[in-house]
This record gives sequence, C-alpha cells and structure tokens, in this order.
Amino acid sequence: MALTHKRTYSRYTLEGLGLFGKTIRLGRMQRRLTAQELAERIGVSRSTLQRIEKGDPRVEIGLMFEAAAILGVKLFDADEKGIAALSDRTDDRIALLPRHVYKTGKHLVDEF
Amino acid sequence: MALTHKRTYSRYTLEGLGLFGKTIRLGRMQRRLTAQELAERIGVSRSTLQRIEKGDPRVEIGLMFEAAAILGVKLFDADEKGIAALSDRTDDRIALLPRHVYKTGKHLVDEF
DNA sequence: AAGATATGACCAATATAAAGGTCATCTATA
DNA sequence: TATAGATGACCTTTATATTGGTCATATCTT
Repeated sequence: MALTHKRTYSRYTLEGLGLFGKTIRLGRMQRRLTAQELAERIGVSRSTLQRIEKGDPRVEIGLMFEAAAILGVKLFDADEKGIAALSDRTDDRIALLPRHVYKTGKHLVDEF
Repeated sequence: MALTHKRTYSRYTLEGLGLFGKTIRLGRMQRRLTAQELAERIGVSRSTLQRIEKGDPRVEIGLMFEAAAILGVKLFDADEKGIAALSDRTDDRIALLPRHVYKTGKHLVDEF
C-alpha cells in the first residue's frame, strides 16, 4: 500500500465546512472582491481559495480563519462573546480535571 | 528561494484556534479519553492530535471538525441553529448577488 | 452583441503536514 | 511511594496540500 490513506469525514464535518465556505463566498461577493483579490489578501493562490469556498476538509484551518478575518465575517459565536474570555474560562475548567487520563486495566469506557 | 513560504496568521486566527483546541482538549478530558484513544477514533496520530489541541493553524480543518464531532462538542453556533437550514439561507443570499464580480478600470475599492 | 473579465476544473511540480517513532518527564493509582 | 501509564517535545520519512499555471466556459459591461 502506497498512496491509500483515504480519509473519510462525517456528515457533520462536511456540512459544517460547506456552510463555512459559503459564508466566506458570500462575504467576498458582498464586498465585491474577485477570487484573485481575496486570495492575494489571504496570501494563497486562487485555487486554494476555491477549495476554501467549497468547504474542502483538507485545507489548512488557519487559511479559512484568515479569510474570515479579512472579510470580517463571523464564523462562530465566540466572535461575539470574546475569544479571550472564553479561552480563560476553558482553561479554568480544564484545571479542575486530573491532568492525566488513566485507563487502569478493566472497568472503563461506558462514556458514550 | 526554496523553502521559504513562512505564512503568518492574524491574532484573530491564532486566538480562535487556540480556543478551538482547548475546547477539544476539555471535551476529551471530560470523557476520560487518552490522547491515543481519541487520536485513533479520529483516525490520526497522537502527534497530530497534539497539534489540534494546541490550535496549530496548519492542521487540516476537517480533522478538527471530526474531533469535535466524535466528542460531541459544539465549536460554533451553527450546531444549534441547524447547519442545513443556515446553508440554505446562505445559498439564497448568494443567489441575490451578481455571479461574477467585476473590476472595471478605475473607481473601485473603498470597500473597507 | 462583442469584448473583457471572472470563474471552474484540472494538472505537474514543490512545499509542507501527518505518521510513527523515540526519549524524558510527569502523575494517577494501588 | 513505586510504577505503569500518559503526556510533551522532537525527529525522519512519507503522504498530501499548495502553488502556479492552462484551458474552457460563463457573464458582466459598454
């Protein structure tokens, strides 16, 4: 086997990314930017922007966020609530948990 | 120039991804999954999951969504509102705009 | 309607992410 | 408190994304 990683993605992922891509596309069109122009501002090629707008799950996550940042579109609710605040709250919640997860021999895993 | 792409990311991107990563990590710990276990369920290596939880902007976007899907954590508000419905609404809004963006000679670009 | 521009799809080349390992260090548990 | 198990950091190899073109087609503008 040489080139057979063939990853699969859940419907949740594919639909979510499709929505993200459409949101980017809508934002670009509302601002009357060509694909070439937006791609340059993001710092990627036009073909990569095409994949972003199509919701391709294999694009770098940072690129889609950059597109959103440049267009000023909100991809998720953290934009509104304040990312830093949410991040701190998440840190606090993590701090309440054991730092290592331990699997000891038997019992376990009726989590979900 | 051979190996110098050196991409940069905005603060918005880095902080947003940091939050995403922490959310994944919190979800994993709450469910008492080891990094190895979650990585296997996602279908990635442990080192890649490490990067996901650190919010590395160069991971494939699909992988982070898969992690969220498997853990059942919500990364964004579309989870609540219904992705399909939002997607349809976005299609409608795109349909109202010209399908091509045209830059004719001069005027232009006081968009933002 | 004609011409100019934007977009969609594809491809070979190259840059880079992911895999899969190792080693050191930490820490839940018995 | 001893230790098996978990995590963090790093490295090399391999798989894959990104680039930067090309060509065909669509569609704004005048």
